[in-house]
Amino acid sequence: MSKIQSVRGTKDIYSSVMRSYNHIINEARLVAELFGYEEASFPIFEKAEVFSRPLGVASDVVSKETYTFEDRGGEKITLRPEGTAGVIRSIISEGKINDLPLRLFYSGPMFRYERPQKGRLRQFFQIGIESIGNHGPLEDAEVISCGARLLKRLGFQRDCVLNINSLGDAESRALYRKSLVDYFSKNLEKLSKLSQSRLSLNPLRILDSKEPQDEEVIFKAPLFSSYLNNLSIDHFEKVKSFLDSSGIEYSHNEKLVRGLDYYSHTTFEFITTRLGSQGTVLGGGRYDGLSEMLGGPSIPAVGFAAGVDRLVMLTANLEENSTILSILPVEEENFEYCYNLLNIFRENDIKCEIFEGGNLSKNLKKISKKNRKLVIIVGDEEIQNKQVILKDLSTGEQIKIQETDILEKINV
RNA sequence: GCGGGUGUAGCUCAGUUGGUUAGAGCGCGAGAUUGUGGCUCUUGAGGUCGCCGGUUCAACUCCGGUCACUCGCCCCA
Repeated sequence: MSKIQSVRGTKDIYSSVMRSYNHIINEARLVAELFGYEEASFPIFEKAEVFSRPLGVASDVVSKETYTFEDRGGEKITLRPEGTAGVIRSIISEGKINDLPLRLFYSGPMFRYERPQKGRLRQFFQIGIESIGNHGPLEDAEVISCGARLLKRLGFQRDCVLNINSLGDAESRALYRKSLVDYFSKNLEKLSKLSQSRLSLNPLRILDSKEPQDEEVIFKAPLFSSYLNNLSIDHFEKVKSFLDSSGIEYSHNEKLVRGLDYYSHTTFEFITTRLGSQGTVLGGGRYDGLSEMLGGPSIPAVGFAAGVDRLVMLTANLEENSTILSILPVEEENFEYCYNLLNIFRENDIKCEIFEGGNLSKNLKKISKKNRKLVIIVGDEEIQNKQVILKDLSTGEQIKIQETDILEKINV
């Protein structure tokens, strides 16, 4: 009988790591608000079709990475592998199309049945923003600069580089796709096995191949930029000029393509080298085609998602001194007095805790291990003199304060 | 789903060519300290050596399988 353990690819989060998660989510919320986003929350599971329709049944995400099951009513349910499809489903089913444009921020767990790796879990946390209802290039740039602002605020701007690309509109993409398929078909035998199989499924992905064998063929492949129509070129140029005037550095990476069909125009990724092969820390793009794939009207939208777990790995753990005030009776008989004190503190919004049992020495030891900073000690002598001892564990200093002065002397 | 590495105490790790009672440091408990944590000293608890099977007189050690972690591939956050 082995010890019970957590499900593969999930993890438990405590104390300082938990603080890092909260810190990142809180900063993200703040930055999103700075850009006019409102927080919203969406179900972590949806009807399976919400993901299978837009992502395509053949896509990796749906065909092998999805947690799908039938519930007791026979409904096919999928645990969300990403946030965007659910948000658009909500816009359609809640009738929010009448309230557009909307800028929404959300955070929460996502689920993907993948082989776990550093920075890749089966349950992982994302924060994301979706700007829905704006078709102009300004919004693409706004979303990117929101991401840049967040990374800067978290102190990662030196660790991350921004890659951007344009996939053009549907017309440009169809044209390019055709020429790419033609080109790769002619050079089929030079391609790696992997890329050969990608040719029919997702030819754009070949550009992103890491097989050394493909390098030469890819190098000579037709460039997306020469197939963009005027509309698409104009859109992309404007995005870049907005980024320029916001002082955001980027490199145009023509090989940056997305696996999913509903993307159009701008795609981008902030990548770090500090996390090995799972280096994408924040990524997104425009997905004008998604709503129609879900049976809704045509709605333009842009957004990004960032992996909180990956951001946490870039963060030094936040070791804070606890602001919780500990109250310790010296003897059992002093407990009642301390308990009254505790209730008074809580009435006054002072975070506090009390210990019963054990001796003073042991309780002090436990408290100091938890990084508590302040402790109140009360024994017979103090009660007699209408005083309490206030001890600062970080300096070891302690003072006596009068019962009547306690509330004003304590600022936690 | 595919390839490489790893798995010994709560944590980090030793453990000889297979040889009988499996170790260390840190952490944890008790005490030195019957009104004061951190430092020090004494002392104690804690392991079916990831799990299952095989080889052997004998397996933590060798072999096979399996599970988990990890590094790549795929894909993405």
